[in-house]
Amino acid sequence: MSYNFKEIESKWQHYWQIKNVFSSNEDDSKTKFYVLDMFPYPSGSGLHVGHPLGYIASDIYSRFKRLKGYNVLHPMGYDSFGLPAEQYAIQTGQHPEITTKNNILRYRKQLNKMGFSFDWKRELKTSDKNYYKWTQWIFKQFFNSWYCIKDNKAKPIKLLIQIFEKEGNLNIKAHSNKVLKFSKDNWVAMSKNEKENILLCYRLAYMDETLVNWCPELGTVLANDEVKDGFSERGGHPVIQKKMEQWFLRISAYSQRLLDDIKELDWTHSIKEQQINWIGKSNGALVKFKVRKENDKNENYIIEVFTTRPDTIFGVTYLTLAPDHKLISKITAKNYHERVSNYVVKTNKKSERERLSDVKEVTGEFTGTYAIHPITKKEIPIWISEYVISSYGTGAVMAVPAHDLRDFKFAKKFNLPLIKVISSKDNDNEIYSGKEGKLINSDFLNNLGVTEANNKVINFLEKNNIGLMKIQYRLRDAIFSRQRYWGEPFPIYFKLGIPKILDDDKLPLELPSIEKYLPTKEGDPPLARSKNWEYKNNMPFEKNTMPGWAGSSWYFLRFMDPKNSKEFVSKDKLNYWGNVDLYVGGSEHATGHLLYSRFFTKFLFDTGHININEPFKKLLNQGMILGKSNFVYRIKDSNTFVSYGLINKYEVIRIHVDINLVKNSVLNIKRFKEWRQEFKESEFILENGKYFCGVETEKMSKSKYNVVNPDEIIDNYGADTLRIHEMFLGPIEQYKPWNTNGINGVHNFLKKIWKLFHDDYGGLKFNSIKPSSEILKVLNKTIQKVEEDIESFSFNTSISSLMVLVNLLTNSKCYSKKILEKLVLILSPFAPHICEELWSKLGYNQSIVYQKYPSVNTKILEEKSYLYPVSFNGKMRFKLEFSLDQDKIEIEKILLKHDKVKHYIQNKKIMKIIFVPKKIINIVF
RNA sequence: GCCUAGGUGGCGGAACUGGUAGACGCGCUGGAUUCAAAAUCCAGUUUCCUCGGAAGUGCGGGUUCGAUUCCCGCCCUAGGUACCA
Repeated sequence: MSYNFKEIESKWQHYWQIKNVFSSNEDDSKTKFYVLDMFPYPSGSGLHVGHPLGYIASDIYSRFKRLKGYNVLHPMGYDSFGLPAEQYAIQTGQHPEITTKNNILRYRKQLNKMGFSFDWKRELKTSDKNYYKWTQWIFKQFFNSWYCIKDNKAKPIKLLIQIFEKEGNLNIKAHSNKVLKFSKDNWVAMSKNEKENILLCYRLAYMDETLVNWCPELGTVLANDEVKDGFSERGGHPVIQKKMEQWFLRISAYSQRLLDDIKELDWTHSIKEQQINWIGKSNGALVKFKVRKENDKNENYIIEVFTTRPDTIFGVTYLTLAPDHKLISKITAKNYHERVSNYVVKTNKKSERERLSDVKEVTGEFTGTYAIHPITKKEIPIWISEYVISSYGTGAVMAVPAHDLRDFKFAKKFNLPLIKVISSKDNDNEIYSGKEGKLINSDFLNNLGVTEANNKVINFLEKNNIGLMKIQYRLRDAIFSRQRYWGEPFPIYFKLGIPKILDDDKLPLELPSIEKYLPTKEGDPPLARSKNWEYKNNMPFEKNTMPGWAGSSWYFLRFMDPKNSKEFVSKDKLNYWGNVDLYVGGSEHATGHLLYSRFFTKFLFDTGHININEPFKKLLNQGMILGKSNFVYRIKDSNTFVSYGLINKYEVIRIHVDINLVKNSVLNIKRFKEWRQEFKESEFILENGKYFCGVETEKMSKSKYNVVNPDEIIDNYGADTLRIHEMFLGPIEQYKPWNTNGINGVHNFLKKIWKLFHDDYGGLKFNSIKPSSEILKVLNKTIQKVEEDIESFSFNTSISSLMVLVNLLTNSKCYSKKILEKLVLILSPFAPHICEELWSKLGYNQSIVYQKYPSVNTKILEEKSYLYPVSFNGKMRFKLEFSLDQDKIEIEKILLKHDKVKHYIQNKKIMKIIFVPKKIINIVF
């Protein structure tokens, strides 16, 4: 009887489902273990072979942990709000809900065919109103909170109001937008609206104006990478920088805590590093520069700069402001107005990304105005330049061309002076940005080192009220509004222009049905199309929706208690399951999802709703499986295609071609012509009668026609083979191109196991013959190695050690029941279907899922002797066996007499003999 | 530019804290079986040669009895980030 994987796999998938084998409940008698995959967006094209890589790893781990006696929580759900479904709705008019539902059904089917051990009773989707009710509820908590710097945590807004009533904001230390100081009396005298506006500056969810990439033609805001050279990537319509009122979450308040707690996480070094850079902490000082009064102006203007090198303050020779700095129009001298405003207009057209990425060209403009150096009182010119960004620091820098490369380039270009204030070893260089050396030309700082000078000058600045120490973060508050339909509506309505939050009993605020999914003619988001999108018939609801990461920033909590209608998660369940022990997903979410989830967790911790401070203890990043794309080359402005080897002779355009039309790089021309209408009449220039395609490795995607679907492989080889093949491809974290080259080998491995159990006629052949000591030794080694390797996520090596065992059993015709039982147990996390089947054939009627992982018999593994590699001058020549209790002197004696040793030494003198027990013998001559 | 990860046979990849380089699998070669093919099984497979060896883990140095592993300099690939003051 041969290995009929189709029958076996559907049999056990059905069994797991009807017996609810993977459903998990809180059980105090067992230790919990929470294994989570980053939940997918259910796209229209279904799963491709790259998706399951992480799911297979987490499934193996989950099944292994169950065998080790843990109570495993292993759920799956869908991040189902998002753009593709909305795009599809715009094109076809089909409601995104329907698209999403169909896609999810397909995903679920595909996931089940892989034999994953998900607890489907906990399945959730972010677009479900019973889920987004709680996303809205969490937003409400943000809205009703402020961040107290003194206690370093979020607190209820009610508390802030009490403080204002007592003492205004005179003593408050809080993360906020710019607010004027007011006293208790000021506060009491304010109107309701004025108060609300002030509170809005302190809330953790707040509204503010910001510049966005607005595309009038598309009626929508575009992300930075959707804009190319001032035009939209899709459609090529002009894009302008427009000020818009948007919701923000005050993640910047958490910068330091997000930074501090990274140390405790068991994440890869590179992901941690990415988050640290993203948060971007720098220590420095704020320094105030007075602007010199012009004859026609009487006002006192002060420019505040942020610097990380206050020690170089005597080297400042000019100031540079961002082109959108708010003082520019006020301070620019008359004769310079035209040039400056031209420059400002020019830079406004570019997106910030473009401004910063186009670094080759140094541009700038003099304002005609001078500032006064706060210490030397000398006059220094004020310039503007696009290399300064208004959203970082104060939007102004003090330029020290002698010790900063950017300032140096700028000064060179515009012939600005340079003052050297640090003497360095490389004294010849005009520019030195290092920190070694002594201060010169710096008055009271002379002869000090950089660090001392820094401390001293900050002291001086603070004493004289011209500056103060300051820690700056790069991390900016996160924009939380999207001008889209398919997302969570904000639980917000506006009363006289002031945002108000809905009461809990009004949640969820459901997404209304609309006719069309496009923005309105006036440029309002799609929700503006809904009639009666207002509260109590006269107060309009917020028309924006929340971004994709709103729902995904807390879903790991909901899985613990997915059906709860009273709370987003109950305290009991949270106490039991705690944080995610193992989180598996792609490293592309390093600074997005993973940072936002940490932020949400810390906030919910502050507000007392949860008792964990970090969401994901251990993070495993699976590498992407890349596709192999094929290309054809069309001669420009023609319908003729050139074979790959000849493309240098023509001017050609590269076009993706469906990989199903290509075999071994050779194009099937007939099928290609049928593929698309436009290619029907095409002609070909061939090589040796064949059309060769170009090949490149890139991300799998529908638009690249390089997607390989797992269904076909499961049909041909079965899910167990696919699971092992993907794991055997290499280390889980590595990026690798998809190939099926080795799949036969893996499939053979399973067939070999099947044959250990069955004879050619379908009879079972396991027996009770005592296995050899060698087999026992290898078996125990394998049990140990598989366990160690699963724990270190090195699945490829655990599989190869299983192969070694199976090869040995096959070659030595060992069919011992005791041995085979253990083999099936340790293999079952990898190939669960075949193992369930064999387990039942061994005579057990309980599922293998909750059996016990076999323990290692360490006695068997103990060695009495060791086969030493004997090397000469470090080069291994032959092997000799010695007992482990022979000492060095004894062994040396034997060696010196040995014929082979004499042969390699010949007549030379032995300098020494190195003997490392259980490792090596090295004879040096 | 900076940060991070990596570079080992024809290919995917092994090698624990410095100790037998190339486990395991693919592919390839030869053989068995077969009318034949598929499947299966057995043997071989880093390179070079004079069959005794010699070289060999991106390149060039160094430390060491011994380096894929540690140190210094460089090259290449992938990911991230970018006038961040």
